[in-house]
Parts: sequence; C-alpha cells; structure tokens
Amino acid sequence: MTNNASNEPVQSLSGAEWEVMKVIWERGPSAARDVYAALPEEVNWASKTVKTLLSRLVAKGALDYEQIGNSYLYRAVVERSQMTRHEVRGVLGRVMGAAVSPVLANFIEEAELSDKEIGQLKKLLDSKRRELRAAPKKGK
Amino acid sequence: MTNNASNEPVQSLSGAEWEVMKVIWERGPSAARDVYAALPEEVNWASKTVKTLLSRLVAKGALDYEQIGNSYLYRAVVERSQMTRHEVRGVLGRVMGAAVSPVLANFIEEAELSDKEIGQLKKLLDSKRRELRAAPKKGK
DNA sequence: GACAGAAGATTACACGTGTAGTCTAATGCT
DNA sequence: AGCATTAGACTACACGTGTAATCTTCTGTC
Repeated sequence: MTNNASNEPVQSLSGAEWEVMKVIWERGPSAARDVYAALPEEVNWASKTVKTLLSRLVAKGALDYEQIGNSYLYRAVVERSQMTRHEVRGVLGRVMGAAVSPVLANFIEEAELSDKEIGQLKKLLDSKRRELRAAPKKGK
Repeated sequence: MTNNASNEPVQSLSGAEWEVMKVIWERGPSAARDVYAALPEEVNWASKTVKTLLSRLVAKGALDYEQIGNSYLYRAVVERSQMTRHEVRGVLGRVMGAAVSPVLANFIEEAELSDKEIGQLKKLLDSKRRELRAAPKKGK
C-alpha cells in the first residue's frame, strides 16, 4: 500500500531536501539506507538526518513510500523537471523587476555548457523568437 | 558619517529583503519612508516591517546609511548584478547534479524575452562557444 | 513649554530548515 | 531465548525569515 500524508502537491524544496530528491530521482525508488549511501561525500549527514528529511519529504507530498519488509521504499511523487521549473520561477520572481535577460545572461555565464548544449539553447531561443513573431506583444 | 555593522560582504538576501533592495537599487539612496512608499502595492507591509528589513540589511552589510537630519538615508553597498549572480549560483547549486542546460532551458521558457534580448542571449551563447573552442575541456 | 507623531532600536513570535538525538518495535544472529 | 541492530516515529533545538508591536528619543506645532 502506498502512502502520502498530505495529498497537496509539493510547492518547494529546501536545499537539503533537494539533495535527497536528487538521489531518488537518479536511483529510482530507494530505501533510506540506500539514499544515505548514495549521497555525495560532501554531504556528510548522520543517517538520522537523512531519515528526517525523508519524512519531511513524505509530509510535503514530494515522496511517498511503500512498505517492503521492515522498511520503506521511498518513491518520488513529483518530477524533477517540475521542481526545477519551480526553482527557476522562484529566482525569477525574487530577482525580477529588472529585466529578465540579465539574469539569464548570468546563468549562461555561470554555466559550463558543452558545444551541443549551446546549440540546443540557441535553438530554444530561436523558437522563442518565432513565438514572438507569431504573437507579438511589445516589440522593443 | 557612514555606517555598516559588519564589514563582511553580504552573502545572500531573503525574498523580502530582495524587495527592499530592488527599491533602493532603482531609486538610489532612500529614506525608510520612501522605500516604504515605493514598494509595489502587492507588497503590503506595515512600515515597521520595512524598517525591520532595512535594519537587517544594514546588519548584513547589504546597505549602509548616512544620517540626514533625524533620519537615515540608506544606500546600497552591494550591486544588484552581484546579488543576482549569487542567486543564480544558488539555484544552480541546488538543482545541479543533472545537467545545467535543462535548467537554462527552463529559464528561457519561463522568461518573457524581447526580440532584442533574444539576440543578445544568442550572442552570449556564441561567445561561450568561442571560449569552448579556445580552451576545450570535454567536448561531447 | 507640552504633546503628537515620526525615526530608529529593541523585542516578539511562529514557522521552516539544518542537523541530529531519543524512544519503541521488529528482526536477525548466536 | 536474549541481545545487538535497524527501522521508523517523535522530539529537540538554534538560526533565518516574515511580519510586526512596543519603547525611547527627537522634533515640529500650537
């Protein structure tokens, strides 16, 4: 049987919660001990800390679990892309008021992009531009 | 005389603090009452709340002030671009582990960009690409 | 000169978060 | 059978943050 304390969809993840979620998104459904083991070494938490985070994530509705033997198998309820998007919206919301593109520029500068990724992003920008042309709103 | 509680440079701003900083970045040095008045209407804080935030920002080293008559003129110590960059690094740090470019893609999708901005960003990507060619690290 | 009002300083208080420790029940090993 | 281990539940506790209210001092007004 599956379980999920609140059925509200998750709104946002804290930094530590992100670490845990990343493990589960990458490994798929995992037991607490495995999450603990799979965390990057820089993250140097006690296993209890991981348990706490897992519980909080269940409470938030970001994870649910299934009892397997004497332990839980935690599974992501929310998608990574969804949360990433939320995170992005968060920064845009905070920082915005000024133009958005300086922020994007910052992002691009910070990022370590491969040639291929650069190509993809350029394509994305082009499609944005096509959208614009199709439904122009305020051409500057 | 100028004043700034800690001389450590600021590390990060909370959401509410961002609101206040944006006002000061946009208006230039301002008194508390003017910050209060200049906040967007959606931000519906008591003036006391604004004072609290101003004090916290001074304590953080994001603002300093000069006494003018019976009140303070608050002035930004940190630059907006600096803080934006920090914010960007924050998201990248949290979200990363997976590739960076999906995050960027998210950003681009969320953003409302003008034709001109799109052009600038494409140029930025191109210059990124040139950097790559000049000092290749791991061409995929 | 007395009092209202404004400035900043200090205090408040609940909630999220980082970071565990303790309590209790089940399980496995010897 | 008994004890060490392990799992999850519950508790803890300090710090940042959102969101003010109260206290103290100064100043302008009648």
